[in-house]
Amino acid sequence: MTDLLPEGSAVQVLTPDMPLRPLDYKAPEGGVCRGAFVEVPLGPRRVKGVVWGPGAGDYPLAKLKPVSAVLDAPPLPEDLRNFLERAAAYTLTPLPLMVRLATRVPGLGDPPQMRRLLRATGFRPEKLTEARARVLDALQDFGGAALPLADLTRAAGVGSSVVKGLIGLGALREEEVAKDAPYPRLDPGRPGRALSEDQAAAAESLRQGLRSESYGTTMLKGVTGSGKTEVYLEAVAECLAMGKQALVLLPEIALTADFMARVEARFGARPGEWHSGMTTTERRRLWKMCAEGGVGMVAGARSALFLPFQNLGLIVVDEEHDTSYKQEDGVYYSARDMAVLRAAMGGARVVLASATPSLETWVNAHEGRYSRIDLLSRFGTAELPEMRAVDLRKSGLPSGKWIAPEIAEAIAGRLQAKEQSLLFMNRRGYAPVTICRACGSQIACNHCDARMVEHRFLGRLVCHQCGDTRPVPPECPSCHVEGKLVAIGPGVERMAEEAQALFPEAKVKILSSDLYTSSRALKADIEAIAGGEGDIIVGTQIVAKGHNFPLLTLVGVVDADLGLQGSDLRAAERTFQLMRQVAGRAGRTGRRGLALLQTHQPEHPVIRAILSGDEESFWRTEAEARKLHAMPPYGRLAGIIITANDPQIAFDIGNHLARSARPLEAIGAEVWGPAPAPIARIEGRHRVRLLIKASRRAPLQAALHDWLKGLKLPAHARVAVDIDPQSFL
DNA sequence: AGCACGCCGACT
DNA sequence: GTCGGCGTGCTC
Repeated sequence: MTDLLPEGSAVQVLTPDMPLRPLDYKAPEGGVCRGAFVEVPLGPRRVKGVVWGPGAGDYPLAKLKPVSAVLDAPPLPEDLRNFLERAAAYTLTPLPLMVRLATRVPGLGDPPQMRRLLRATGFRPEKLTEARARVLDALQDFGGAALPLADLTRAAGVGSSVVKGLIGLGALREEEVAKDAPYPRLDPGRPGRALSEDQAAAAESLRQGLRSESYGTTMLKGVTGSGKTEVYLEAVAECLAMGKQALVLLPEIALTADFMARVEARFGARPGEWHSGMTTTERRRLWKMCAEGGVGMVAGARSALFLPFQNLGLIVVDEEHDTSYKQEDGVYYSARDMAVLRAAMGGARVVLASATPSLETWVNAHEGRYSRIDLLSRFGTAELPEMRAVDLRKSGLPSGKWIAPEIAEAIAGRLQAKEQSLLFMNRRGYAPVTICRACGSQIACNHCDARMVEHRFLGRLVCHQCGDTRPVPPECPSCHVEGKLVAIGPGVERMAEEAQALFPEAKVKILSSDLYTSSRALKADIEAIAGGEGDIIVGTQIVAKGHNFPLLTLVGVVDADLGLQGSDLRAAERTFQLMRQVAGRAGRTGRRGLALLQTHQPEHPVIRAILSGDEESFWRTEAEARKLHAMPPYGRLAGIIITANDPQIAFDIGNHLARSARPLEAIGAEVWGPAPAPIARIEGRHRVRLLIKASRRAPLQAALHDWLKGLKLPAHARVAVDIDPQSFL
């Protein structure tokens, strides 16, 4: 391989666990490959590193320390290394930080771990007690497969002594199997679900794209229930049949047992999974199998984009508009945009699937950079729920009450018909503000600028920014008057309280991310609701993410105005998407659903577009407005986030940068700020932001690089770049 | 003078 | 990210 760097030569090593610039080392005996995982001496200790290429030569050769060990792990493939370099350059992230995203694998160089499995030998012992028979039956039930001890004893309902006894008698045999074993093969040849005419046409178009063996992105648009998943799984099938790997990115919350089961139904086996809830053993296995070709399809959250696929043919970004694809925590990137970059570099196909695409994607399709497929609802347009606005100016709700009579009436009807209703409210907790009636002050977080939100279930105040909590105090913290604190405004918990008071006999369920300690518990509850549990469901964002609730026929959006006002560039788009998504919950089983939107501004263009069902006109209007102001995607934005312990220091750096913005002026970019960042204080660290606006064609990254490269920062201060920022408030 | 603590910068 | 060197300031 040309990738081998000869023994004794200088090699450049990245140390992703230490955010350092790359350092040179001496290649070990036998040389070392580019991309190899190594251990290198760094000061007094040894750290993990990745060989990136020949030495930079900026350090005397004689002083170089040798690489201490080459780890027994698949090297980072060349195309992944190239992708990481381009992604780092695009997002202006230091390369080691970018590489870290691709190398967060525990125990990479460890010797292969084995695990013990038990298999029936076919020998049946003379004294076949009932417990022994259950063990043998359990193995039979698993198709004669080999099982680990724990699974076997659980399945058979026996203790381990019974199993050990059977081993002694020769009825069971122990087998050692590597934990990092290939995944069961997915069979693309199995018949898929019957597709409607337009679904079949869409699938064929995606298959053709794959057969072209060249890059291309397709926007796949279709409302919930139009069969998007079935259609893109046909693209996955084609990809697998071609012997290539497929990646399906999902918002974390959508990685449900339901999705896995659909894949299993189609291909006869489950895909590899990659998300935050996995054990270290599973992570290492999937990582290695990606590199070795031992897994065909991976379903994962955004970081799965950095797995070392050997032969990636297709990336599906499901719910591509979902804001959780944008990482804004240390490294700033959009998994959707990086998916397109990775595919473009590797000649792979991309499918961006959504019922409500992001404006960027819509414009890219509109201007011909992406192709576009529209799926009609399986049952025609009659399936769309009936949508009506409830004008809050006319319904005369008393203060402290949030459910209008029109919605209450509709709920009553569903209760009689034994159907489910959903009240949507995008605010967690009981009340967003706690105010003192004596002195008028609001309770704020001690670490952040945010107001504390009362969570009555927990009996605590919670900061939604840093997560800090404290008990609800008996007296006002600023004037110390007792019993004058009142909760102002609605949250889901308060909605649930009101709904319960209106319908004392109904079963009210709350679906809010903060009420769950694990995503498993949340998923279990979602499945229970889908199975018909609960009469009235009160939920936040998380109900809007593609779950199927067959008995749900009414959706009441309690405050459709949230997000319409404010200076957020994408507020209108978000509200529009959310409304459509929530409206998509209602009536998927044949009965026509009803969606009621409570609003103070029924004549607002976003509300009107939602109610009219004319989505294209919404996007066209929104695109025109963006074009007029040269805002994304017709212009480009970059955020500069300055973090320091002291707000003054952060502002000083911001002001210094704003005054020395020569390289930005040279490309005609505008500099706004410094101003407090969208989240001005996180865990005691102050954040200040500059916003850069440039034209679409301007070389923004190069200018930003020039501008920031010489910057000397005081200790504890940080500057990060957020290309194409999403949050503005 | 001797020691504790905290900050800064080197690490190949 | 982590460690050690060194400066500051406090105490004996």
